[in-house]
Amino acid sequence: MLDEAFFRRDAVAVAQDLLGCVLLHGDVGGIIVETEAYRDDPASHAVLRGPRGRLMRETYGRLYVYLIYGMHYCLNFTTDAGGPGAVLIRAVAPTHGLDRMQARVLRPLPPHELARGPGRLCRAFGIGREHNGDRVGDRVSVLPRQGRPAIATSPRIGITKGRDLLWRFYIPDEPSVSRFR
DNA sequence: CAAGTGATTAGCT
DNA sequence: GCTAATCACTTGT
Repeated sequence: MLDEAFFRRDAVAVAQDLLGCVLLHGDVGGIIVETEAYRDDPASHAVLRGPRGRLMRETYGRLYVYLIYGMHYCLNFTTDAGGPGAVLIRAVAPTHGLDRMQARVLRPLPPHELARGPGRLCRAFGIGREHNGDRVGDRVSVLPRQGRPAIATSPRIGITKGRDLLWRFYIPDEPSVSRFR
């Protein structure tokens, strides 16, 4: 299982190294296929003065879970390389507990869509605000990958500032990767 | 393409 | 204290 030392690095490196790892929560799990890095950049929540920004600035190896647009949760892991950092988990290819995921999502979905996109991922995995601040490994854990997957790069999705940075990473030709807009 | 949804935050008073 | 703006998304038309 990945420990805190793994996350005590730059968010961009962690984002790339999480691809191919297995995300686990209880009896559901899958392979991480899409991530985004955030650190001290215009789109980062590190600038927020409240508890959300503080988690990014002052911790590593913790879950940062927040509600977005009033209805979706997003899962991040905090990182640290001497500055603020977090990695958004955008998509997972389900491997375990698919029936459990089906039961949690709003409507029937093909397996590769169950955890495609950050909001759906949290819903399928049963991750919400109660997990915010958890240490990785408490309830949600990550298993190391075997081998090194191919990695593709793009701008991050859904942001208005910081579009020049190529900090989205994904495994090419993976059907569980969200559609590029 | 537009609506839906509510917590968080900054910027006032 | 209060208010308004913002928001790392998904779904259905």
